[in-house]
Amino acid sequence: MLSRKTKYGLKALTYLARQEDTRPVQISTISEAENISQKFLESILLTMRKSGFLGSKKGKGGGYYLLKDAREIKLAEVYRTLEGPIAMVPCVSLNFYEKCEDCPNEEECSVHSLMIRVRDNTLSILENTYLHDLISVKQD
Amino acid sequence: MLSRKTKYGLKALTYLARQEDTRPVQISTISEAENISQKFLESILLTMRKSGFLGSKKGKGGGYYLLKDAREIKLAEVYRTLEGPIAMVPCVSLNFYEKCEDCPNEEECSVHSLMIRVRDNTLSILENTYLHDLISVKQD
DNA sequence: GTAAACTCTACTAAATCGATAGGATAAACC
DNA sequence: GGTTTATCCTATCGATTTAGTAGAGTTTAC
Repeated sequence: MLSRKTKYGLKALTYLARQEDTRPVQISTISEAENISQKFLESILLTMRKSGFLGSKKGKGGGYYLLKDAREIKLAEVYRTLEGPIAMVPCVSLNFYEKCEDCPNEEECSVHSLMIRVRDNTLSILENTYLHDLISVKQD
Repeated sequence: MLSRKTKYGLKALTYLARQEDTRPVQISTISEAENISQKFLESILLTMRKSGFLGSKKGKGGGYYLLKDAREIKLAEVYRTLEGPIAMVPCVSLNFYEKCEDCPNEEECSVHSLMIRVRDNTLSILENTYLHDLISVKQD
């Protein structure tokens, strides 16, 4: 399951990527346009600012803006920042690896190899899709 | 994230599929072999019996056994029984569809089409992998 | 200096997860 | 027919996560 955090984060990023200029957009503007609780969105945008996806400006005329071109923002990176590991089990995670307590031997675990295949498939999408690809959805 | 329930369930099914004959195997045997809490495994096996994957026999010499050949048990079905929807968001789920409250229009949602692609990829694996494919893991 | 906006910490209600407890029921075997 | 063995079933529980909310602090524009 994708958390609302990630879903909202992606929607907010897409909203920003759709802007014609790079002027800061206020949280309230995004939250109203995308039907997201403003306070919750606040924390999500803050996370993405700290992770280097967004810049912010305080005070009047302030808000958030993309720091990079939407063609350079890889969804795999956004996903890992907001959601965490892409793998469904920690023992097949590339970036968040953890050994399973119940498996004496990963090579012999039947679930392990299956989850590697699922991970690789998901990864191939998220590593090759960029924020820009989400902007124009209609022609999908 | 894959729940332990599903992980344990898959391991237990694999264990049963590896048996030479179809004689019932006790919960305790499986739980010890696979390092799974016996009581927890009990409820998982019960779920799978009710879903038609397993048969059971009470009393001495009792236990659980596969009702079908491991070549006929599709992992997608097991997954849906134990874990629930394969899709990461309910609005792209084939078997557990639900509309998002925040989206006025699914067609315009940037996350929607992405999640359809992820779902289709995962689905292609789970619909084409059978329990039997998990038995021999080494030669993967 | 005042209003507008992000920043930060802390808290919370509800749901889910991963079990555990304990008795009920059914089958086998002597 | 009673004892043992094993599944069946309901109920409960502690920990964690999720999806927020509250409210004060800080920075900037005007």
